[in-house]
Amino acid sequence: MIKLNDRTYTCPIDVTLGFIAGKWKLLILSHLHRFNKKSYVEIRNNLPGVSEKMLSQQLKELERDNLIEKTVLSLKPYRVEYFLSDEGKSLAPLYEFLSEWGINYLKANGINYLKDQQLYK
Amino acid sequence: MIKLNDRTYTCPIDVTLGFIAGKWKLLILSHLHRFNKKSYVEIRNNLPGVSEKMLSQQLKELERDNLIEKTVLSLKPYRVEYFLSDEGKSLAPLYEFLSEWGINYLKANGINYLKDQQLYK
DNA sequence: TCAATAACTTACCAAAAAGTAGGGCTCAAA
DNA sequence: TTTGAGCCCTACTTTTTGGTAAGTTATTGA
Repeated sequence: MIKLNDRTYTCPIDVTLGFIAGKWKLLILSHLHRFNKKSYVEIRNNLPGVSEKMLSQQLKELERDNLIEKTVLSLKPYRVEYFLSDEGKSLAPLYEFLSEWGINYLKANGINYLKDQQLYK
Repeated sequence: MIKLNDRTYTCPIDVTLGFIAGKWKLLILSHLHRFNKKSYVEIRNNLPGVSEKMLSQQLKELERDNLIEKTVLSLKPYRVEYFLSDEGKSLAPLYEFLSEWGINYLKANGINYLKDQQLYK
């Protein structure tokens, strides 16, 4: 068993999963991976069904875990821009793989999803 | 939005996650990836903290989703052997990546985890 | 001056996931 | 003949996660 920051893990995979578990996290991360910088509202518009609560909660956790960062563009009014940190970028192969595998699975089931089609609509 | 088997997905990543979400699934899969074939009890012994209920439930879902298969070695007494299906093997890069990333993270935090050390103890 | 937009919070509630604690069957070994 | 191992299943409860609905501050545009 591995102990780190008051938590216990059975193996390294468990450790990694601790960062990306959560219904919207990988969706947010891969979105930022694909589009680089995005405002709060832009992210929201690309996650159909996400609530304000969930979005800000998950963004907050991702920030806390250093997978994303934000630039405050202006304080009054408050405007921000989210983007992947180096740590978040280091998970890029994961975003790519999960996406590719999903596309292949869909193809095998008769759905042709183009990688760069307008997403999340 | 993507519709498949009565479910709705926002993107291919969402589709992939549908197969591997669950507290123990990736742990089971990566264990089988590493050790090839394993009995029920061997898997259980390598997932500290898993309950019988959770284990058989997740095994059942993984079977249903064609990520793992089992050979019935004998009926009386009932003995089985679980292993990755081709579909399950196609996720191998995922198991490897999640593990590597976790090991690196641990290393960056002062914990040296050897890839082949006796796991899950 | 009123509505709309952006970027959030908060309190409360529902649903989903996971844990607890048992039971059941078969066989082999003690 | 009792115990233990192996491979599960079920009812029930708890915990975790996610959803609803509303409110906040600030600014711009009609």
